[in-house]
Parts: sequence; structure tokens; C-alpha cells
Amino acid sequence: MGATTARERDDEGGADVRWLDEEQQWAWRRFLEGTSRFFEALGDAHDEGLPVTLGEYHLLVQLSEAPGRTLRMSALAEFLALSRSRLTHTVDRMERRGLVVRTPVPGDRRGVNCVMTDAGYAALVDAAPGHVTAVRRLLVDALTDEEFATLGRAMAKVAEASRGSAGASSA
Amino acid sequence: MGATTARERDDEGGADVRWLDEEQQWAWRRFLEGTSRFFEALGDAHDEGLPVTLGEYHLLVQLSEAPGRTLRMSALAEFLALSRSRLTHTVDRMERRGLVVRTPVPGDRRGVNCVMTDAGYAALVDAAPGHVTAVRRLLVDALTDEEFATLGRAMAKVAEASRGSAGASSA
DNA sequence: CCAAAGTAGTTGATGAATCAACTATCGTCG
DNA sequence: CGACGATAGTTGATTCATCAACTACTTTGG
Repeated sequence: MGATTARERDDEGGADVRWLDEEQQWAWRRFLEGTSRFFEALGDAHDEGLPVTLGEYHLLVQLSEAPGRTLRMSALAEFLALSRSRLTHTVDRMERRGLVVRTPVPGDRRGVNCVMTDAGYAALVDAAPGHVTAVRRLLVDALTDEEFATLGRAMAKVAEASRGSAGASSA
Repeated sequence: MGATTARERDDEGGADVRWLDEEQQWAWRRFLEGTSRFFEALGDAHDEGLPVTLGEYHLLVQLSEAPGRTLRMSALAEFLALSRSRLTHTVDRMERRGLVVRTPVPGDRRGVNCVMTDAGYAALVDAAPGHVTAVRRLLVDALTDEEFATLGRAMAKVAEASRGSAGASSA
């Protein structure tokens, strides 16, 4: 078992790759499977009865915490780790549904602000309980406090290591 | 800051949701950001110089470990946590490129086997070093052994909690 | 032995993500 | 000032994912 196997050759040029040992492979595969199944299950929770998708939910959360429930497109893209293009399309769809509106940024005529509407806030309030309940059931309550805390610390490091590394969203 | 905030109301029906505390919110957000940035960076590594996408790579790995480099579509879907439909489309694309071929399953005329070709194996061997190097850099080497091991154990639990939960890929 | 229910996989339409190319504005420095 | 490079955001074409509907085969059980 190796997401990283493909051995059967020890010669070849001068590759000199450090492969993963058995334990590491096990952990790596659990990580892959776990994230995959988790996000699928969480997305399903949003499809069943919640008025916004998972991605839209995260966007609304960011806006809800910003002063004036307003954030520049570029700031939003950074917070959500989204490409500018993807954010444009997502905001397009949400604006059509009346969840957000676009307004010009006062000082900078290139800029566009994304503002949460009352309908957007209502959708957030509507979705929040189901969302949190699902996150608890699938993630938080599935782990010990200790494990969950370590998970957070570890993923903070991973985020750091991955930031910028090759094509950072909107290079 | 709360991916799960949206408070401002303590009345309302009988929701009775257990929100996340500050620490939990922090960990949850690091998890979101970390996974997002990690998979993006890993995908980028595959776009730059590797002959197969990340998803295709995982598929080839599974096949490489199966007896006869052959796996039934349904088994492949289960291992990769993919919907049957998505697997069909992915295998379509890979078959067009000669990385795999489809053959009938001997005993069961409903079944279809997916077999890795020599070209598929070559692509895997080609991609493996870059893949492993990226996984190390972004994940394994970014953490202590202890953290990485805990991450693996934690995600195994999460996978378990998420399995079956609402629309399991191919319900 | 037949009907009904379940399993395996595909299909095609629809919607979302990605990528490269583009417009417009801003900052800077010669 | 004025040109040049960086920044902000959009666009549209292409690729990929998702969903419901469908065919075909197998299994069960009456």
C-alpha cells in the first residue's frame, strides 16, 4: 500500500527520492480519505435543507465578521483561499440570488466591495445551526479535545508550508 | 471570528445548538485553510511537469497495488471515495490517453474491470518522485513525527464518522 | 421458472471550476 | 508629466463534477 509506491526500480538516473515508510503511508492515506469523505458529507449536509452551499456559507461567514459586512473582493479571495476568477463567478451567482451586492471601493476605482445583504445574513443565520451540528458530528466530536487541538496546530503549519508554494491562487 | 458564528440570537424556536468555543473555532479554521491550500499546492505540483492530475495519480496507485494491476470499477470507486459516475468519466478520459483499458469481469457480466496499461504504469513511475517530494514538503516534513501520526489517527476517525453519513458517494 | 428488487455501470444535461487573455486603474520613478 | 509595471477584477472557452435517468445483468423468493 503506497500512495507513493511505484518502486520496483532503485537504479535510474539520480532521482534520490525519500519515499514514505509504512506508518507515514498509512497516515497519509487516512488524511486523504478523511478529508475526502468529510467534505463530501459536509457538502451533503448543506444540500439537504440548507439554503447555501458550503463555499457560499464560508463566504457569508467572512462577510458577517467584517466591519459593515463588507469586504473587498481581493481580501475575500485571500481569506477564503480562492482564486480571483472563482470568486468573481461565485459572487456573480450569489448576487443574482440577492445574497450580496457589489459596490465600488471609495478610494480605489479598480476595487470592488462585496456587501452582504439582509437576505444574505438571513441565509447565514438559517444555515448556521445545521452547519455547526454537522461539523461537530463529523469532526469535533469524533475526536478527543487533544486530537482536535493537535489537528488545528498541524494544519496551521501545513497551511503555512503550502502558502505561496507554486501558483498561490492568484499569482 | 467564527466559521460558525451567526449568533446575535439566543431566542428562536428550540434550536439549542452547541456552538464552537474560541479554540475550537481556531482549530476548525486552520483545518479548512490548511486542507484548501495543501490540495491546491499539491495539484499545482502535478500541473507543473507531471503527466497526470492528482486524481488520476491516486487511481493509478490503487491499480498498481492490485493483483494484475486490475480493479473493478466499483472497488476503485470505493477505494478512492468517488461516485460511480465520476469514476466512469475519469476512466473515460484516461482510457482515451491509453493509461488504462476496460475489460469485462469474467464471472459477472454487469461488471467492468479497469486495467492499468504499461503506459499507465510508466506515467505513474514518472509522476511518483515529484508527487512524494511535494507531499513531504507540504505535509510530512512540515510536521513533527508526533503531529503527523496524530493527524493520521484523527483523520481515520473522521473518515469513519463521515462514512455513510448522508449521500455516501454512490448510495 | 418467473417477477420483483437490487447491483453495476453508463449517459447526457446542467452547473461549477480553471485558465489564459483582457480592461482599467494605480504607483513609481526618470 | 508620462511611460511602465504592478494590482484589481472580469470574461469566456474549456474542462471537470454532479445529478437523475437509464440499460443490463444478477439475485431472491414465491
